[in-house]
Parts: sequence; structure tokens; C-alpha cells
Amino acid sequence: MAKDKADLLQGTLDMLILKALSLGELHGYGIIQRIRQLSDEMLNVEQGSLYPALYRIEQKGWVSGRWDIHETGREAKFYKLTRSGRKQLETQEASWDRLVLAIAKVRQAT
Amino acid sequence: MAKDKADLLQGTLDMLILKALSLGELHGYGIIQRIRQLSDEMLNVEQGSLYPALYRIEQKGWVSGRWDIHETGREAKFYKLTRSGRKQLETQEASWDRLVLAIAKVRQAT
DNA sequence: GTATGATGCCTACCGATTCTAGGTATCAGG
DNA sequence: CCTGATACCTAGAATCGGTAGGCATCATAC
Repeated sequence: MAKDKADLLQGTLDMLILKALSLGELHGYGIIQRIRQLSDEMLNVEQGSLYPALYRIEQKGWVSGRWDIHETGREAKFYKLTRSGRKQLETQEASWDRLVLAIAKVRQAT
Repeated sequence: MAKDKADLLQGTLDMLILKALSLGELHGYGIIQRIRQLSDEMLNVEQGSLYPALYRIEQKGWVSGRWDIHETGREAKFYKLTRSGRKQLETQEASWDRLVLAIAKVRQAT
């Protein structure tokens, strides 16, 4: 990965994917681009990370996918957040906030 | 793990251990307690996570351990941060900050 | 006095997840 | 025609935290 790109920590990718999809239906490749763009190029999700993750997430019922043809005329598999997925996003965001807070507490210590 | 305790994300444990030791020499069991206490009971590091992590970190030269007897009269292995470990702590804190910032950016999106 | 829980160390294995590195195909632009 | 971007996928490596066990000592409670 490029030196100015941060590696993800395990457990954050699901949240990022769900968040990306919460902004609207999107296909896999587009999810990568959206995350990269929203993070000001700081986060780069590898394809080899994304597709297995999407599959896992779909198995859990958090997203549903369907093949379609988008405006450019090319086929792609579009994913949308399910109701359960939206709930899961909230849960994961809350966990993330708790973790960030807890670590901040430890780091405050002198 | 107790329901009000957060699981760590992979990659955060090293930073927490280094931070705990940056406050002063400590033995393994004490590191667990210090992290738990500093985080207001939000972070609970399991022994099965800590000892292997300590070993890894020592191999990397970030901490150095020595057996000693502490005030209670019991033996314990005390670890202290090395110069390299202090530098590593700074690096990991910077990475953590970047990740938190990047994820915050993604989450801001509407 | 003995049972229990806290302190203190350790290891083996499991499970989850991300990355690397490959593969395939289409399409636009130089 | 060749390259890079778009778009999908998989296999395998590597990492790492947790679970579950083991061992020993000590203080406290019953």
C-alpha cells in the first residue's frame, strides 16, 4: 500500500462498507472509490479485502446484491443496505465510538 | 468477555501495552490492570492476549523484561519501555490518530 | 483447615479478517 | 494495439486477539 495510506484495523471494514452503502446503492468497485474519496484518499480498501467482505456481509443479511447495468452500459453487482444492515451500522458505529473513547482515556494518562 | 467490555481491534493492543509501560515499569499482570483502570473498565485485555503480545513486543526490542521481586514479596517479570519502544509508541499513536480521522471523515458524509 | 478467588506466569489452538497476488473480461484513449 | 481504468472473483499467507487450559502462591472466608 502507498506510504500515505493507512492499513485498516480488523473490524473496521464492515462499518466502512455499510456506511458507504448507507449513502445509496453502489457496486463493489464503487464502494472502494467512495471510501477512498470520502476519506480524502486516506483509506484504500483492496479488492481482495472488499469482495470477500461483501460476501460475508451479504450472508449476514446486512446488504442485498443484484446484477444490473449502470449508465455506462457495463454490468455490475449493486448492493444496498437492508434494514438489518442499517441497524448493524449503528451498532458498529457505537462500538467504534466506545473504543475510540476508551483508548483516548488510556492515552490521556500521564 | 463481559457484555460491557469492548473487544479490542487487532493492532491496538501493542499501542496500549506501550502506553501503559510509558507510565513506568510494570509486570504483565499489572499491565492488564493498568489498562483496565485507565480506560474506566472499558478495556479488558485477556491474559492469553497479553503474554504472547508482550513476547512479540520484546522480540521487536520495544520493551525489555527482567525478573524481580516486588513490594508484596512475590516474583514477577517487570517490563520497561526501551528507547525504540518509545518511538514506536509515537508512531502507533500517529497511525491511530490518522485512522480515527479518516474514519470520522467517512462517517461525516451525508 | 480448606475452599475460593486474586495474583502471577505460561502455552496451544481457534476464528476472524485483511492483504498479496493472481486470474478474467470490457472499454476508452493514445 | 497497448495500456490503464473499470469490474468481478479466488486462493493462500499472515496476523492477532480470544478461549481454554495449566501451574503456583497467597489472603480471606467459611
